[in-house]
Amino acid sequence: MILSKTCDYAMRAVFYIAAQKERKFIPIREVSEKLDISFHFLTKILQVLTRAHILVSFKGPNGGIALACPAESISLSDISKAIDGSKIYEECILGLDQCGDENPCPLHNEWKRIRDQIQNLFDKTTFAEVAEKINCGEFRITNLLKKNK
Amino acid sequence: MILSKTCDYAMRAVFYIAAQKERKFIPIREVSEKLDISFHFLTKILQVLTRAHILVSFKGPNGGIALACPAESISLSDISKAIDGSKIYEECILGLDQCGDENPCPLHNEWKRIRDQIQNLFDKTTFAEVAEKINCGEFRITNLLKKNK
DNA sequence: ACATTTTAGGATAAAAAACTCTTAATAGCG
DNA sequence: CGCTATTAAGAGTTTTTTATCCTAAAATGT
Ligand code: FES
Ligand code: FES
Repeated sequence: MILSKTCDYAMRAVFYIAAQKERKFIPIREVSEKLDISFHFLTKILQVLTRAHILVSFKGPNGGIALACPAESISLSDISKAIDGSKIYEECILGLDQCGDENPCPLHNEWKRIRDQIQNLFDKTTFAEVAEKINCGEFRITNLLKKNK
Repeated sequence: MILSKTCDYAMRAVFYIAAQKERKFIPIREVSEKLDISFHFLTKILQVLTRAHILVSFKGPNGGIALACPAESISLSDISKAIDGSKIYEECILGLDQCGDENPCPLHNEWKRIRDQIQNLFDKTTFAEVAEKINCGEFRITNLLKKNK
């Protein structure tokens, strides 16, 4: 697994929030129910994103969480770095220290190319794009499958 | 981390064994010392590969482990599948069940392309190739770095 | 002021992964 | 045979990840 489960939950939660364009604050409870993620656990995860100023939160009735900036300016890598750190973009595939061109392992060149594509995908994909995909109805962010016609 | 630590150890151990072309059985103790991996832990990991018929083992003096088939016919994915299973080649990047074209998540198409490259790399790379790379001295399979000139 | 809704945060538990230790089994050798 | 080198097996421990629970704090409406 390239992203931790925690990070997967965070991504999906932010996808959900980003897809609610018009609305202001979305309660975490709603997100947790819609995405079938433990409410308490999700709360903890989203606190991290709030502290990282990716989300803003608001307590009390009509409160909830919302994106701190326009969805166009938040990329997937912002979330992945806030939760899992940058190591996936830097690590040796064999788990060796100090991955780099000076001290390559036998898979370094090949792995670097793939890793760069992952980084590129995460850097360039914004939550605005993902929100659009979700709202068009062709893509899922839960385990529910499309009904058969 | 795309491979578990256990799988990283297994890969490096098999790299080491494959690089000892002429020799027959290599003691696990030697591998563990050269690669700086706990002997007992490595023993356990290599037992799995022995049971999977990727390695053969021989007890007693002059015993050790050796490749069960020529290094040309063992690919990296053989090891990765024996240790971690096939899930990395099938899993949704968001951790959703049933990753597939019928029920894509918003990253499915992009992720599938990258995942296929990983699979292709692991499928096509044999231990013979890696052994050659190691023996030419330009690539490392331990944390030791090249000395500065 | 009070009740309600909601996030914040600490404390703890359960599960999985990583690692250690002990004992057995096997083979070769003197 | 009895000693040693070596893998096999499995129980046991530690660490990390994932998940739950409980109480507090903040905001809002009445
Ligand atoms: S050193 Fe192994 S991937 Fe860079
Ligand atoms: S469904 Fe998410 S990657 Fe395939």
